[in-house]
Parts: sequence; C-alpha cells; structure tokens
Amino acid sequence: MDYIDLRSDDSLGHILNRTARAMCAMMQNSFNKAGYDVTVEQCALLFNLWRQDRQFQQQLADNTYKDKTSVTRIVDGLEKRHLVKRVLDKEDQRQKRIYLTRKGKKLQQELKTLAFSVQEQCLNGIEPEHWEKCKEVLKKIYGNICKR
Amino acid sequence: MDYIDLRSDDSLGHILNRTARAMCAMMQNSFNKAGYDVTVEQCALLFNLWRQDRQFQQQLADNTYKDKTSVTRIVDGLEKRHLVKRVLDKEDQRQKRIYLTRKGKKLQQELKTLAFSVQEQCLNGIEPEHWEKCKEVLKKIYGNICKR
DNA sequence: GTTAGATAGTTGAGGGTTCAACTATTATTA
DNA sequence: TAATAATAGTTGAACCCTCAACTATCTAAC
Repeated sequence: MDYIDLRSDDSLGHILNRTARAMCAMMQNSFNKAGYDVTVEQCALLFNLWRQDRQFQQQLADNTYKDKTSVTRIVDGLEKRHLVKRVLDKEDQRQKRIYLTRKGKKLQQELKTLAFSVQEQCLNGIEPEHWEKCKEVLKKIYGNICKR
Repeated sequence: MDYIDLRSDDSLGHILNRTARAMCAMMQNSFNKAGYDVTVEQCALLFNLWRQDRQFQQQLADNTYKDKTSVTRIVDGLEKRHLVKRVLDKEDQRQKRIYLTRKGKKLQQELKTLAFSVQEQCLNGIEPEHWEKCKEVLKKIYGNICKR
C-alpha cells in the first residue's frame, strides 16, 4: 500500500472532490449560459423522472443515491420553479409522488443535450477503454466504502 | 463519443459525485468515531498548514483548489475549535496569515494516520497501476474542464 | 500627490449535504 | 383491539460551495 499518496494534490479524496466539483460547475455554467434556471442536482432528479414519472420521494432518493432530506429540499426547489408537483398517494398517505409538470417535461431534450455535451467535453481526448477502466476503479472504490 | 452514457448510474458526473461523497462520509465517520471534532474540509486545510505553517488565506485557497469564500468559512470553523489563529500581516495589511495553534499541531499524527487508513480501505483490492491510470484519467478530465 | 485599479478578505443569499428529532401514517404483535 | 414498531417525509442545525457586492489596503499612473 505504499502507493497511497497523501500529498494534497494526489490524494484520492482530493482528486475526487476537485474533479467532481469542477464538472458540476461546468455543467451549471452550461445551464446558466443557455438560460435555464435549474441547478445540477435538480437536473439529476429530473433525469430520473424523465425515465420514470410519478416516483415516490424515497424511490428518487434510492435512485440518485441521495439522502431523503436532500430529496425533500431539491423537490422544494423544483416545485418552486414549477417543474414538478408533489401529490399525496391515495393508497399510502405517508408517501408522496413527484409528478413532472408540462414545463418539467419540456426541458428534457435540451437539458439532456447540454449534459451530454458537457460530458463529451470532459472526456475529450480520453480513450473509451481508459474511461471504462477508470469507471471500474471508481465503482470498486465505492463498493469498498459501502460494504463495511 | 458513443461510449458516453447518460444513464444515471453510469454518467461521469454521477459516478464522480457519488464516490467523492461516499469517501468524505467515510473519512468524517472515522474522525468522529475516534473522537475528533474536525470536519473533512477543515482537515484538508490542516494538511496544507502542516506542510507549511503561516500561509495566507489566498495561498490556502490556491493550494486546496477552494474558493476564498470557502476558505474564510473553514478558517472560521478552525478558529472556533482553536486549531488555528488569524494574524494580520504587518507588511501588507490586506493579508492574514493562518497560524497553527499547539492544539492544531498536535492533531497532525493522528489525523494523518486516520486519513491514510481510510484511503487504504478505499483502495483495497485495486492494483496500484490501475489506480495510477484512473488518477491520470481524472486529471485529464480536470484539465479538460479548466482549460476553456 | 491624488485618483483609479488591483488585491485580500468578509458577508449575504441561494443551494446542497448530513444528522437527529419530529409528525403522520401504516403494520405488527401481544 | 390496543400498544408498539416501522416507514415517508419535513424541519432545524451545522457544515460546505459559489456568486456578487462590499471594505480595506496597496499599487500604478496621470
């Protein structure tokens, strides 16, 4: 394990954080420049809803690997922007379904295009198989963390 | 570029975020369990100060890739815990140097050991050369983002 | 020398994250 | 059936992040 480096620039934590933050910023920037008043995290929830509308908040939390508290607040933001609507479930009144509004549905094509383009720019000049390998390593790291 | 995947589980942004957050949480947990009242980000600043004491806030911001606003607030937290002290620079009164207190210096060995151990657990079962390759890819991505 | 511009740090606003405590329901079980 | 436990979502606190606006100080240029 002598390959583990704690110098700030090369530590696992630092590299992960730095890269993740930079990418979020770039994505946010791309949304803003195109005139969309949506945050990156709100968009992450929307992606899930575009795949399957009317999910329960807890489902969304599971699917996005977020805490239910975060989902509550992100949905607040989405509701404020009239992109989704909370609807109490009739069968089980503890649960709330999140409905896409017409406005929320309309964003799908354009936000997907923007998100795709940002990923493309991030991965520019990187061999597909290198990115695949990198992804494997990151998933393995995630697995290491969550299985203890 | 047809290898770019926007499915939530496999998108670049999602994997980066998920992994970075999980690792932070694990690190924080490790600090808490060992009884240290320090956040992961405060620790990141401490790492820098342990390498070089009495840095200016702007230096710290540059070294940790953080916004100066973030540094202001993280230093607030560190001061509240009596781990560092702000000292106005005599030559240039705009700048403030961050001094480690005795208490801040004392944490070095133990926090480094904990941080090291967390990284070790994260990288468990991953070939050193695979992690090196992964690091290269992440750095390339970071470069792609910051050069535009 | 005085004014205009650059630089260091702070503050406030709007988001996001986690934890712990709380409310309202639904399920269990004694 | 009545009491207990589990589940879904919300709220408050304490952090972190970014942006924009602000103060104070220093530098440069007229």
